Amino acid sequence: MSNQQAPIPLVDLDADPSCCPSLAQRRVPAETAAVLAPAFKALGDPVRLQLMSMIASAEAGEVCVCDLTPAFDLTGPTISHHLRTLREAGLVDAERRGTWVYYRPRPQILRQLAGLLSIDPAAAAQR
Amino acid sequence: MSNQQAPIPLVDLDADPSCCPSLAQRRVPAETAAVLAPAFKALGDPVRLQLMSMIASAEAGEVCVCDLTPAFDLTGPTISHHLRTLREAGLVDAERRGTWVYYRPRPQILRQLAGLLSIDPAAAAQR
DNA sequence: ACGTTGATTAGATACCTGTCAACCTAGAGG
DNA sequence: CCTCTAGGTTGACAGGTATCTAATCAACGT
Repeated sequence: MSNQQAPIPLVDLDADPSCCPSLAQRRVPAETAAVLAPAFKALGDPVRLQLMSMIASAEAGEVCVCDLTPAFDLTGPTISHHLRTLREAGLVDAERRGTWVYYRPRPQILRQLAGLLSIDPAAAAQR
Repeated sequence: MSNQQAPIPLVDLDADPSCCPSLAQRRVPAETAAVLAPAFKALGDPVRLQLMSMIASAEAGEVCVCDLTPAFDLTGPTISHHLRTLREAGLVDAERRGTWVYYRPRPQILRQLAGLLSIDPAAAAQR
């Protein structure tokens, strides 16, 4: 997607599919933190959080940018910038089909992030 | 904690205890995004993600700052700054006891964030 | 009262980020 | 080939942030 020259430095999160003891189970190592923090960072903006939600909750499993842009009081380039941020964080995928560009969520990494945050009730109870 | 004058503008997340359809179930409203994005943002730094993990995974349910600081190659003030960010995002609580200051996680908001990210397997399957 | 140690605050600085206006690119359709 | 439209990229600018040093504050021992 976008320009074909530089292979955008995607966070490689598919490397570790099963994955992820919770944050609260053991201390997350620096390397893991370095990989996952950018994903949280990407969600750390209200606009991007909404964009992510709109993409993830799309009935069709994907959304046209043309449906995203008018939902905000922001210019096209700004939305484009936010979408790029989500892309580079590995949270979404984009595909051009004809005139339009469609965004799709990457459930795997969402699961990974959720797992990191999830607090095992049993483990929590025993304190 | 810290200075007693200004009640630090904490994100009020205790207002909504049950809470939170997933990101992917329905589009998260702007107000929700505005409230939760700062929490994700706070976790969007590798150092803070590790700090959060160290605090949340502490055996005793809390950690002394004196145990956190030496774990990083950063100065005391910098760690203090990151801890303040976590505090202001509502992710942790701090308490001074004698000479030392102890940080404790706020599981409620962690659960809230995890819930937002969690993808209902059933819902995901039906697409 | 004084000095020491742990932690936060203040100020400075270099870098990063959100936003927009202007421009560019890719397809679609003549 | 030309033009129109949907998106993306560039460059600029204001504001935010991560980090440091220096100063301050708080509690403990002497």
